[in-house]
Amino acid sequence: MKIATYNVNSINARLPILQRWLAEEQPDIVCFQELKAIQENFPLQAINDLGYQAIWHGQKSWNGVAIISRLGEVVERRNVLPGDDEDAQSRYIEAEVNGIIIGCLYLPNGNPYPGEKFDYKLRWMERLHRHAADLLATGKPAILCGDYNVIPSEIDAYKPENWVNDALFRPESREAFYKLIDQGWTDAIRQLYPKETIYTYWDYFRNAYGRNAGLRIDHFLLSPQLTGRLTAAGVNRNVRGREKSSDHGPVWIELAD
DNA sequence: ATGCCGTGGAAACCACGA
Repeated sequence: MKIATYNVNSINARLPILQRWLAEEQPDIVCFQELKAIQENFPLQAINDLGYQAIWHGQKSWNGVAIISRLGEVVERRNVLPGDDEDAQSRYIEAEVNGIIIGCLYLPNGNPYPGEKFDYKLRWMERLHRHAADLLATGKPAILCGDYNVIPSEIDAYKPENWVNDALFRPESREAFYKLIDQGWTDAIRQLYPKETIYTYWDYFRNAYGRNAGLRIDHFLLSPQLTGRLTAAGVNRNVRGREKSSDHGPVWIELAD
């Protein structure tokens, strides 16, 4: 089973890229972030035509998340992260597919640091931590994947010294990420490639992709039941190099049945 | 080192992203 996550930076602006990539890679399940579309503007027909069912939670202008599948039914479990009734930003959607719980998340960027947005990021991560514990407690295999907006370690940034006061690399953000790892989740890419330089995002500016000046900020966290089933993982970095690409590339994993 | 680009939405610029 192949599962992917892709921050598309507008699902409608990305539709041609998306159709080509889905046809090439044929992932079974995909989590999308940054739909940048209201609920009514999700391109359901185009997704269905490619053989996928979909659930999504749109929002005007920003954010927005979706899960699509060409396997079993996508049963939505929730479309908000618990813990703050005041939070109107569409950044989390969760489904059960083929007996696996899949949480698709778009974690707040948090810049500038310090400030309200950074505080919101940390509160969001605390909520994620609590919810992640609840998922582990279900005893079901679970995946938490998406755009974490966290650079976990120095090897995940092309020039880590440039990011020391950035919300993506602040110690508070990294510690919150490692708190999830300590809970029992496994960073799939690092399980298979502990020391390699692997990026998932390249800035639109300064020929960042051409210089491979990237970041690793899109992650797959696997519950303990799934770590033994992980057979492969990677980034479709060539997709980032195409015309009209997102600034992120698709990240994928393979699980043994 | 830097929103230098890309997108949406409202208004011919601004917010936002990382």
